[in-house]
Amino acid sequence: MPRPGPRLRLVDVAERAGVSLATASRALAGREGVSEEVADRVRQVSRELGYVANPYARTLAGGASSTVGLIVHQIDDPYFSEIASGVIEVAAEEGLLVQIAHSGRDPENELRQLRHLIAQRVGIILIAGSGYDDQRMEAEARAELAAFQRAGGRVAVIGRHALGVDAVLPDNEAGGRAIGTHLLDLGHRRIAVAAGTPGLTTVADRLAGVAAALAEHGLSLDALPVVHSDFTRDGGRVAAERILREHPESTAVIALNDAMATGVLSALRAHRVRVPDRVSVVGFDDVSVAADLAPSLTTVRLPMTQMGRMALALALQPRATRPRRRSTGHTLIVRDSTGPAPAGRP
Amino acid sequence: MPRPGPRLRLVDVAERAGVSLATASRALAGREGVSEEVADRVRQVSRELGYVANPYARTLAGGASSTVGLIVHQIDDPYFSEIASGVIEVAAEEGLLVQIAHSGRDPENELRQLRHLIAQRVGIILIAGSGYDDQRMEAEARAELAAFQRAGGRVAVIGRHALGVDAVLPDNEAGGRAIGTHLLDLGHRRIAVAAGTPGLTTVADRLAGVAAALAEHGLSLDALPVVHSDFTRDGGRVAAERILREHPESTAVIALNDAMATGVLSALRAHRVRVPDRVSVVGFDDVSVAADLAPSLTTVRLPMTQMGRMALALALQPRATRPRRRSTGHTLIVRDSTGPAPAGRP
DNA sequence: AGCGCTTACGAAAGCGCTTTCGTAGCCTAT
DNA sequence: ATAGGCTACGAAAGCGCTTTCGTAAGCGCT
Repeated sequence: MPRPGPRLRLVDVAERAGVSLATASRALAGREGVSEEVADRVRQVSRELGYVANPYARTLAGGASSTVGLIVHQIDDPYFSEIASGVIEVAAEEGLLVQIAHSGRDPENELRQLRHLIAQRVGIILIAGSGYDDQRMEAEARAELAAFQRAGGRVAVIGRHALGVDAVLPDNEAGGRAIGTHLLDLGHRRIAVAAGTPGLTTVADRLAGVAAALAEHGLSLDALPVVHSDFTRDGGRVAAERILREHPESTAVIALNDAMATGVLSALRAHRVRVPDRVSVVGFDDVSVAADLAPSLTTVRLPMTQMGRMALALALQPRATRPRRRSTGHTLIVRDSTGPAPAGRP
Repeated sequence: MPRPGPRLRLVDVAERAGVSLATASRALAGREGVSEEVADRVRQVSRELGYVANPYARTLAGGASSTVGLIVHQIDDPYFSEIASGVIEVAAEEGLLVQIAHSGRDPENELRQLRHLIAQRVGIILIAGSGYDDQRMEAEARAELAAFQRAGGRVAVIGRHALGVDAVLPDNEAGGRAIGTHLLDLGHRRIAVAAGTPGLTTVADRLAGVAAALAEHGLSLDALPVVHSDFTRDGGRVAAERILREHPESTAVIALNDAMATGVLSALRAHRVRVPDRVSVVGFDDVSVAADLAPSLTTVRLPMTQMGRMALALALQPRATRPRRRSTGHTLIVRDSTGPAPAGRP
């Protein structure tokens, strides 16, 4: 293996290959205007010497920035760390670097991070996580991204964002519908929803799916209590407490993600409410611990790692005339946290 | 492909402030040789215009690279995503960018990622996750890092690595001892260990702690069956299966991290072994789901997010003459997965 | 007044690369 | 033979910044 020398520059490679700097650059970039023979020689020398281009010089000189900026709500949320994992895998295959920024589920901060990434001249921007129901912010973000794309940058998002860019769309509505149908089939008629922050499109879409399932079964949506809280484990606890207090007749709780479902289970356990005998609980996402909760969680599986891969793959393709969309598919995973609605009255 | 757009440059700021490029640069970098008055004016103008320096130009010109390379085993492992979260927080405060690379728990690959980060000219390298018991790899890594530091780079690691750099040391041995003592105090005498890959220093250290606790109680270490497997949930399942088969008399299983503990609980549940009545289980790390497993997991808490913060903080300080070391502390968290040893044992 | 010393600033030299532009050298068409 | 068009390559101009070096101005000292 070649020793990656201390300060090997392209001139060194060029000199060794007996060509000019310009030719060496062209040869390594695989550009036109170099004979096959010379190009081969340059590549050969470059490999022997273990040359790696200085990305700062390369980018400054107007070449491609080979780094991918990834914005997530919070990296220690399993949903996002699995997505990140997929992105990192593809990036490694492509020789790209991944920079991760936190938005903390705050539209304002997300915009700030976005601007920061653009200012840092990354080549590709990936936004994971839900869109926001925030006109102003979305408009500003859209403007930034448009300018970024005009300058040659590539963008892809995961989730429904009104940003006019390529998108990987999690099967949120269909998944919500699958969950609703599952519970209805089990005989549940008193269903409460532990929903995340109202402003998130993910929350809205999943909720719409649940509502659609109820409507299909001729149930009134007024009978569907929706409790909004943080889209986290603690938010789930809070929501569950409120559901127990305000809607004690519920026989099932739909948490709109697994983090919340975890909190719901925790709260129910604290109140000695048996799951699923007394109350069924479902989540959404199928993060890896869902199978290990007590009881194991019925949920909708989204292919998070795959979603990360898809998003970067989209961004790596040349831009299309219209934004592309890729759906993810979903799978209902029935485990132990759901069961038939209890007979008679609780 | 992507080209930097029509962006604000430092000359623009300088012009607007009525000073030269050099002075503007010095003012913004907070260097000597600029009067307070002029410096203030430059900063003021810079802020007004929303100027953000081009990091590529800055780094190329010889300034420090403002990106942090973070090597983790796997980002979707909660242990690492919590560490990453801490690193990202501090980085955001300092205006740094974080690049994440996967090592996949493979020494060879870790070395490759390390070289890649160095070649990419990051300014700071953070290696999270266990060291390896691999002389050759450690020697090569140490050489690379030494050269990197000689060139002005900064390095810090989390965990015990024989790399001669600043380190954040998780309280692995003391934590192992705490766990061992806890079980011994509960009357357990037949304890089995579900350990991760033998080559990891983390595994060795935690195990040593457990062994020390046993020794303090006058127990022979021969009586401590150690089953090695992957340092993951699935590894935990495998290890538990083997323990049930080969050491059925065990009344407690120590998993050397929470991921394995999760697998152990899962396997025990599948075999209808009651926890903690028949077998107690403990983990290590206290990842956020530990409290939500069934039963909730007794474990040793390590301040992962804090560890990430500490590592970057160390790297941000100027290099000391000798590598610094920071211990993390630990807390035994007793939950429902441990209880008194069943009566009537040999 | 003359000398040195410090201070505050500007001019200009790179950092390592990509890209434009210019030019030999060769090939084909007249 | 000459003109015109390619092709393969080199020289050199930046990209936006930091830093070195030079200098004018201000200071205290003899």
